Amino acid sequence: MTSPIRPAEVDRTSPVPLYFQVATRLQELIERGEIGVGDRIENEVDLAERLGVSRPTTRRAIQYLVERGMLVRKRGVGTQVVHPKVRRPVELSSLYDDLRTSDRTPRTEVLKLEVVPAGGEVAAALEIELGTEVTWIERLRYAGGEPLAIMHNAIPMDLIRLTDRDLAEHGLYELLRRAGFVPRIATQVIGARSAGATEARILSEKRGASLLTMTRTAWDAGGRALEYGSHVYRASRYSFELNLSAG
Amino acid sequence: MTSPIRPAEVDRTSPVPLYFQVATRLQELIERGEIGVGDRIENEVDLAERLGVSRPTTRRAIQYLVERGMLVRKRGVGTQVVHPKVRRPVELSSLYDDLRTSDRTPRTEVLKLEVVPAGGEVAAALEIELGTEVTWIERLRYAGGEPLAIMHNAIPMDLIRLTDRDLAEHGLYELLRRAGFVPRIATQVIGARSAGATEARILSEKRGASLLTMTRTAWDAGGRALEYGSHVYRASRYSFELNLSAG
DNA sequence: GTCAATACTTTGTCATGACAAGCTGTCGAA
DNA sequence: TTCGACAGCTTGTCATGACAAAGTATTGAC
Repeated sequence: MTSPIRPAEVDRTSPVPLYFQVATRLQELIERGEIGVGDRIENEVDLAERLGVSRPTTRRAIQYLVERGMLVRKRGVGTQVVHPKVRRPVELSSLYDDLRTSDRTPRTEVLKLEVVPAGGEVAAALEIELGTEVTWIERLRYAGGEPLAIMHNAIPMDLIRLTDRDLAEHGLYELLRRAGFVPRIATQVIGARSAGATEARILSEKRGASLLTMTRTAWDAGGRALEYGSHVYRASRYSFELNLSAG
Repeated sequence: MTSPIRPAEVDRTSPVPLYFQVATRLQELIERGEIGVGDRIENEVDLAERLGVSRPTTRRAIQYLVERGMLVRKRGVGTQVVHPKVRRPVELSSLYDDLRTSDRTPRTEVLKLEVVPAGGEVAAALEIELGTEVTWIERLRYAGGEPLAIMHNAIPMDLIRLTDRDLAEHGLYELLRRAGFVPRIATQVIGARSAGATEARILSEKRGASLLTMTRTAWDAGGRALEYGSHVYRASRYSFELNLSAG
């Protein structure tokens, strides 16, 4: 019934925290199906004793997986494996990353890259003074040889110096991260509207076709605004997929 | 510099866990602006001593707020308040709840409520055999006197017995919860398309107008599929707002 | 046979103590 | 003046021990 972790699998000489070793091992067992959906895992106390670690440590390991949506605890009952289809919460990733991890060979064409004074919308989103100079980017994103999205971004001037080539070859988030600015939190709004004539032409759609719109502002851990984006996607070729979990 | 919690504010006779009392109080101070953005909060050890609780307890309180994106910890430095605009991760709530909490007095018209055999899409989403009977619901949701969305839902027959009146007066999630089925995880896909003639008429839109589409499957903690929904929203009146945070 | 009280299992909360690890500022040597 | 070593501060990890609370199974009375 149980496929327990063996005591030999925790290594006290490793710099990796014990709770994380236990959590990782548990996760493997679950993902590999050795502990099936709905199965109860060994209780905290026994597991701790058997592995020779303290209960808080096993508890923390389990907690880690609970937060990632793999396990569910019930007091008086035990800890169960939940449906494997549903894993982690929504991720903070860019379209480029999304496409790359899913095989659809992205290509980027930089339509515009310039420094302009921030307009009202951009200034409000990035929380800077109206007219402050920002880097303004317009890109056309292809996937599988077809145009997929028109992307507009504004980035505070002092963060990073971008070139056409960087942008053509890397995702914006990747570039930001590389420069030491790690997006941690973001708000985004997803809506829809009809394509205007220019948009339609660029995206190879008919005029009036439905477009998905997404605007996003991203901040780093310190609350510094990193990026404002306003993008439109061909609804015929793209949709947003979200995994939610409620505490 | 700090606006600390006073010891009198933790109540050991309360059934509310100490760590939660501390977390709630801290959250209040932050939301009220008494601890500003970027400020460091009192360190764990001092805070624990001053409040007369243990360090693990204060630690857990802080951890709680870190997970909700209000605080950021740095070893060797301290714990800082992050941008207050960005709050919790996406919530698992229904449109009805969303509207009600934001003043826009929802009204629901039940267009259809019947038991039908599950078609391919529904069966796949709910993970049941093709042809298994499910409760099928079609509703028209109004907000502020205007039609806003057409909602289709399929629910496994054995979960709950629904009436027109229930549905007109309560959100579906509310009804599910009341029957003891708590949605915990969900996957949803957001897209867009143009309105057909019938949809346009029902929603008071022109034919070809952009509609936001959202399909969702929700599961309870045990991995049991509770609901499949396929909804269309007037893009001119509605958009999805998400708050993301990355670990 | 049915139902309520009880015992048991399992997770939830909390305290105390200890040491490690990462960051920052200070102080001294070159 | 500059830079490295060091000390001190703060969070990170871990152990041990104890009791509470919730859910499940058993037992016993009727």
